[in-house]
Amino acid sequence: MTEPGLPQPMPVATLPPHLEGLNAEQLAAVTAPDGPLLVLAGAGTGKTRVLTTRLAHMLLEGRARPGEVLAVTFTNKAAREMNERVEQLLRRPVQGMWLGTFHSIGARILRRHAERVGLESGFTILDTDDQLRLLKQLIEAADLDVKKWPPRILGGIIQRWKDRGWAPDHVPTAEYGEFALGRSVALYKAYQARLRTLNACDFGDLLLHNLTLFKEHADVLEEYQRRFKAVLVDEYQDTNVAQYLWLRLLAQVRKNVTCVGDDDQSIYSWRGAEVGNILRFEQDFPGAAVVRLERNYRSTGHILGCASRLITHNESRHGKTLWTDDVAGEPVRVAGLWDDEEEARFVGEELEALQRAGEPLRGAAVLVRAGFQTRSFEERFIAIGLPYRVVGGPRFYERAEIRDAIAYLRVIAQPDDDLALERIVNVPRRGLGDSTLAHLRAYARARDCSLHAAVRELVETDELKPKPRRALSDLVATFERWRGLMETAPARELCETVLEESGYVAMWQADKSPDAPGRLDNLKELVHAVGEFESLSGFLEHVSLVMENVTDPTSDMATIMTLHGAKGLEFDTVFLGGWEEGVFPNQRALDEGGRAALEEERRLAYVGITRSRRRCFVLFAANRRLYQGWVSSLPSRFVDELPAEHCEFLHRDGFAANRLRSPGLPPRRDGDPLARFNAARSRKGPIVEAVAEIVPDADGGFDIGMRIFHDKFGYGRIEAVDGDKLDIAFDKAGRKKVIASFVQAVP
DNA sequence: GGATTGTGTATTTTT
DNA sequence: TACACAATCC
Repeated sequence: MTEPGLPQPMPVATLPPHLEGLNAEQLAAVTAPDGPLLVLAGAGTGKTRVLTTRLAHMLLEGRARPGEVLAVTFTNKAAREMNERVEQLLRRPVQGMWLGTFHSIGARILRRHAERVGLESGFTILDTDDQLRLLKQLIEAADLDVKKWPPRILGGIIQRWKDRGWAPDHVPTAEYGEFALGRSVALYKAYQARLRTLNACDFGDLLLHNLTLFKEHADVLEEYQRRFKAVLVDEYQDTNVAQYLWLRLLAQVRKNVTCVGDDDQSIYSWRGAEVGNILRFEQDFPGAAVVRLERNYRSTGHILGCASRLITHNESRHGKTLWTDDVAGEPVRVAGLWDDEEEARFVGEELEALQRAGEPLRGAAVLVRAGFQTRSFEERFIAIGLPYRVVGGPRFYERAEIRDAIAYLRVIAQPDDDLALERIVNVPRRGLGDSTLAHLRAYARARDCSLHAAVRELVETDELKPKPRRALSDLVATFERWRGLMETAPARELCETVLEESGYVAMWQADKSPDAPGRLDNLKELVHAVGEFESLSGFLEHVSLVMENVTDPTSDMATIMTLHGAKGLEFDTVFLGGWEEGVFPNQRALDEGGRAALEEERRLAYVGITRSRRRCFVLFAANRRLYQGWVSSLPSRFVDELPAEHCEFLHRDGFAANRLRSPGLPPRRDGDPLARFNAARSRKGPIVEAVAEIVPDADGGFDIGMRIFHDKFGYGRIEAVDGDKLDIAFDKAGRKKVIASFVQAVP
């Protein structure tokens, strides 16, 4: 057996096909004997490959059968990929592995033993939206002002508690906090009780109930401890306490656990992830083997140089030194732009240049810190007709029409799903408004039964007015009929029928708003998606656990996404936008988390740079449009932390000079942003050089800085010229783009 | 009960 | 700016 750290090169001839092409460290990790193993794998070092190959290797050696393997990932995509690669390595389909996300496996286990924690096996998995509506009801029921104590905040608090593995009774008094004057735990308790009567779970519960299950039912725990001969964990640095406890319970008997991760890529502490888990692995599993993967196969030398240097500014890390044999390649290009519009224009031009050079757009990505930054890029790309996709934007299953349709299906599958029923009871309109609903709720609460049960009873009485009573009894009867259909008709057919007969499709057909056709398309797509599943419940499980968009990989588009979304991906060319203090590192994160948060932001920057294979751009803008008004900012401290020898600092001729001299640009809060901007950079010299002269237009037309008059907007000053379009800061009307022929020069 | 207008507030990051 | 929610009116 190969010793970690002292790998013996195997004679090539004896190497089985699935181990071919691995380097010594990778091979050591893959072939390490049973027992605790930590693989510290830097970005681009073949982490996923090692994990999947080790799994395949174990199966091939007969150390575990598929049904005895537990392999957990964070994303559905990673799980899918892992499954595919294992099958590729084994050259056959593999069935029965417990391979999936923490949540999906948690759900799978919970469904088998639901009654042990006070649920029924058919429990519903609530999404965030349902959760918030429920919390809102509870906050109101507690006579608290929803404005003052927003459900969102409470949801966040509860989620963090669950991430730490705390059921309501286990929340330490010190953690009660200020929310609702310290009543947050009472609300948490009420929330859990309500979930139980609804036979529902939220995301956090999937693991929390597992923990309760394992702690209170030793026989169940033992069953799984015996079953799982091998436990493998991807992205271990992102595990939270609940996940960590869960894993430890499952692995503590056999101790055959492989964790793969990179402490430098831990970027989810805000979601409860504990870098400590990975830093502590060797204490948790004494005698653990540790393998470091430091050879990077992804990026060129300059890119790796930048990333490596940047991350050395962090103090709490295992410490790895990535290296590569690759060429130095192109230096990382760092560009300072005037504003976010200019930033987007810059990226647009670079992308067009790539296109002209014959490179596919799908190899390029714009990575940003926060969602709002995608806007200017989208606007620009639309303007120049550049195909792009935004990953992580509004998701398919979160669209209102899809959620409505799914609510119908949920009520069919689970009549007591009150949240689903409430959602669609009056969609389309059936004359069942607030007052009827209030009546129903009161009745259900008094009887401690579900809304559905309340409806069934109430329609038999004359407590309701004839109209709503009629509507309700019709609705109940219709659902009853659909439920009968569930037994006989295929899921797809049922879905179609429901959408038709409920009048839901008709509702959108009658809608004349511009987005109605799109919504109808989405509904068709939903019907199609349902068709992929055997049963309705199978589909619903998928919907609650797999909330992701599937993107068509064949179309050639540039990608825009957040840095978080980009983890685990790679692109030939990467644009990192918005490297400004406040944006990145994010001010709010800094305020909340202090130095630890700064380090996390820096890891995020590291993740960003290491996504790129060959080309990387770092961009920052002096001014940024933020909901109302402009904010000017300084270049991110991360820019200063990039090593000059691996970077090229750019400015483009013309733009800097023009902008600097043009007065009255976005409102200045304190002095000239560009001056501050450069002053802050004085150590390395200005990125955006000040040039004294304004270069007049050759044709004697409109110049930057010129005063003009516009019939509608009044007086203003030209900020930029783009062909016949002028970018003008009007004295009264703000900044606008107008066609040159509509303005006249003022002497 | 439903539609319309007005007001307030929000922008991290997501399984 | 843009959306969600509430108050108000029909």
